[in-house]
Amino acid sequence: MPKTVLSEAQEDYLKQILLLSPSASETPEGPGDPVSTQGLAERLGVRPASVTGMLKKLSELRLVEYEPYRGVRLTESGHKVALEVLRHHRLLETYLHQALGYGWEQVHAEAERLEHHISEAFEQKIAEWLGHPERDPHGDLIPTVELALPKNAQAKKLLAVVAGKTATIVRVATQDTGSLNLCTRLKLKPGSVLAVLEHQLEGVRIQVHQDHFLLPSSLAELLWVVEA
Amino acid sequence: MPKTVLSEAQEDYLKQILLLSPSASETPEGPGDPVSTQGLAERLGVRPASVTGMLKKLSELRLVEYEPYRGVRLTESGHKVALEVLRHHRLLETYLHQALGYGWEQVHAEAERLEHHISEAFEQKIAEWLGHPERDPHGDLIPTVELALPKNAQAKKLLAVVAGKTATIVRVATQDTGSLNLCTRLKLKPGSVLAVLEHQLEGVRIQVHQDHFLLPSSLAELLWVVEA
DNA sequence: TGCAAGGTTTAGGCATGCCTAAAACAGTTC
DNA sequence: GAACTGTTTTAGGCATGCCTAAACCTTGCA
Ligand SMILES: [Mn+2]
Ligand SMILES: [Mn+2]
Ligand SMILES: [Mn+2]
Ligand SMILES: [Mn+2]
Repeated sequence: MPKTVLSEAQEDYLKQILLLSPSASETPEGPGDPVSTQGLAERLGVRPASVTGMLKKLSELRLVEYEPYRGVRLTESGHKVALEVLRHHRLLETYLHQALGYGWEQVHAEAERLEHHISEAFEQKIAEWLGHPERDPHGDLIPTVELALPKNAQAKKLLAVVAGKTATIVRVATQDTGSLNLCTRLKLKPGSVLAVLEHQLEGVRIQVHQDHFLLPSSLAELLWVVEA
Repeated sequence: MPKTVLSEAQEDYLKQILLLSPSASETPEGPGDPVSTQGLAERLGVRPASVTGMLKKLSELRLVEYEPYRGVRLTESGHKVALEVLRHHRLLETYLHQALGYGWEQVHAEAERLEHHISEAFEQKIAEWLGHPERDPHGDLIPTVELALPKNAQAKKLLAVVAGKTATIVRVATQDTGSLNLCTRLKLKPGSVLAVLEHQLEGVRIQVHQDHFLLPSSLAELLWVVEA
């Protein structure tokens, strides 16, 4: 056990290291690939110099392994903390959506703050109320109570689906309010079934329900699907 | 408008000034009686010197009127902020109790943190879900959306009820887990009807449901009732 | 009126977490 | 292998909010 309680900033750093480290967030085990100071600075909205300072502190707490100029990766205990925060975040998003009627474009901002301030009792209560959900409103996987992050088995990017195939959206990989609102209008959300008609330079022509249209690459990029 | 966003510490100071100022928390209007540095220090769990520092800052923000050696009182805008925080707190307690099944002895600690981190949208959602309740689980009055604190009309302390009378508990004035658990076991909660049998030195002999027993003054002190 | 006691403020410090500017480094390119 | 470029770290600062110790008021009681 490193420390009884970490600051909000420390928790956000750890969570962001997890999210930036593909092999740590996409697969369940292991410390993940090293993450750069600059990458963290951009995601956290602070300057690189501030990141360096925090990494030193987290390193002393044995929550990360930090090699100057080489990047950071989570230690075993840092990984646990990051998953705990991520679980709070995604459970909260799901609860706000299901229990309180928040739109899926609104949940992220509220969860981003609350994730640091709810107790384990609160986590437990909402997880039970929700029936221990697997995914949040955007289709992101929720770490389990045991802090295992299930893997996204057969999910692939929409752009990797060949024309003629049908697929079901499982994940919309953004928190951007504008994009999410657009997706809502186009009926593109987890569970939606679509047919890939044709790939073009500017995007993919698809059919959803009765509509068909050209989905710009910028949006198509965000969609993860499983083929029917 | 003093400032877009206040710190958690600032909000707690303002709320505590409100709660310590009888005429401000028991009656709806006015700035209330001045509150002492030491009183605040005790309630907030900090040293008096720290309080002095914060009062200077709040005074510059025009949230309080602070006269060195004389005490503080809330300004109009400080009063609004304090009521907003108090509304968050009491709505949260009520929601945790009703929607998530928290015991009334557990709600305070959770609400104490969350009150600073929920959005106005969240406040609105839970207020609606609850049907705009008047009181929290302890019987404390919840400030309205317009930030008016209703007054506790005919409520009086149990100790002021003469023997032979019957009364209904409207408020249990503590957040102490032990006392609240004890009250639970004795079936002393808002809504409970009791008969005052006899006043003694060590407390009051009362009857609740089928039981009658001597209620020690320390507990009796906490009970506010309306006579039947 | 004078003083002691208790409450309050000032002075000086510490930790956190952010910033800018400047120095140091790593990886690539000639 | 030296220079360039972009990244990262160091150095120095600022704001917040807490602390202790010491000086300072205010009061109430001789
Ligand atoms: Mn966060
Ligand atoms: Mn999400
Ligand atoms: Mn609080
Ligand atoms: Mn209460």
